[in-house]
Amino acid sequence: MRLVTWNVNSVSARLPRVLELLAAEAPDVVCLQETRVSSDAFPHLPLAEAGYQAVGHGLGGRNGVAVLARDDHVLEPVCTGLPGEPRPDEARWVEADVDGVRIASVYVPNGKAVDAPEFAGKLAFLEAMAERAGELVASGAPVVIAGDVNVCATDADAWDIAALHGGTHATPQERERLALTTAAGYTDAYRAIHPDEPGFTWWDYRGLAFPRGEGLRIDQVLLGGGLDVALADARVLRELRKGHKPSDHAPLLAELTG
DNA sequence: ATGACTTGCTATGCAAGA
Repeated sequence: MRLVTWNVNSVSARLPRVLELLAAEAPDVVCLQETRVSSDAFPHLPLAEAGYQAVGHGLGGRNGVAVLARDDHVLEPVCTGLPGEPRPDEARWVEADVDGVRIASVYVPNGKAVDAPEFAGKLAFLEAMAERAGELVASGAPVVIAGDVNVCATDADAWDIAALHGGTHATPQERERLALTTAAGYTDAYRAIHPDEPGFTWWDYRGLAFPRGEGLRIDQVLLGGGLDVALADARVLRELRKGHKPSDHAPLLAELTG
C-alpha cells in the first residue's frame, strides 16, 4: 500500500496539483487536510474521473479533512470528528476503512501563539487524538493516523527552532502531547526510515522559504496495530511544492508492503 | 529557476496559516 498525506490548503484551489499527484504516484490511499470545502461541495466528480473515491468532512471556509482511496479498493466511511475534541465544528478528523485498514486523516489546530486561547485547544486536541489512537490499536486492527500534526517532534524537525512564530510548534507541552499518540503504539514512518534527514513538509509561502530550505516537519504518517513491520519506504514529494500554485505543504508518501 | 504569500469570506480588506 502506498499512502500519501497532504495538507493541500484548499482542495478546490489545489485540484490540478492533486490530480497531478494521483497521476504521478497512483497512491492507494490519500489523506488530505485543509480541504476548505463543505462535505457537500467536495470535488467527488473530478476525483472519480481520476479513479478515486473519497470521504470528505468539512464545513467550508477553514479546515476540513478527507480520505481518498483508489477505485480498486473498498472505502468505507467510519466516523467524523474526534471524541473529546474541544471544537467539533472545525472538521479536523475523519476515519475510513480501506480494505480493512483503519485510516484517520487529521488536521491538528495551529495553536496561534502560546498565550492564545487556541493554544489550550491545540493541547486538548492532541490529548483527544492520543486517546482515540489508543482505542484504535486496542481494537486489534491495523491503523494509520496521517496528517498535519502542527508540531515539530524534535529540534531536528525545524530549520531554526528559534524562529518559530509565537514559540508554538516546538514547546514541551505540544511535544509531550504528540508523544502520547506514539506512546499509544505508533511509529513515525518518516523518522523510522530517515533518522538523520530533516524531512521538512512545510515551508512558508513568503520570503523564499522553500528555495532557502527554511521548513518544518509537521506532517506525519503514524503506523499502528502492527503496520510498522510493513513499512518499506517514506519520502517527501518535494516536486509538488514547486511549480504553479503549490500548497505550502509537500505531500508525504509512505510505502507499506502487502 | 524551487523566485519574493495564499485562501475564502463577516468580501472589495481581512484574518489565518505556522
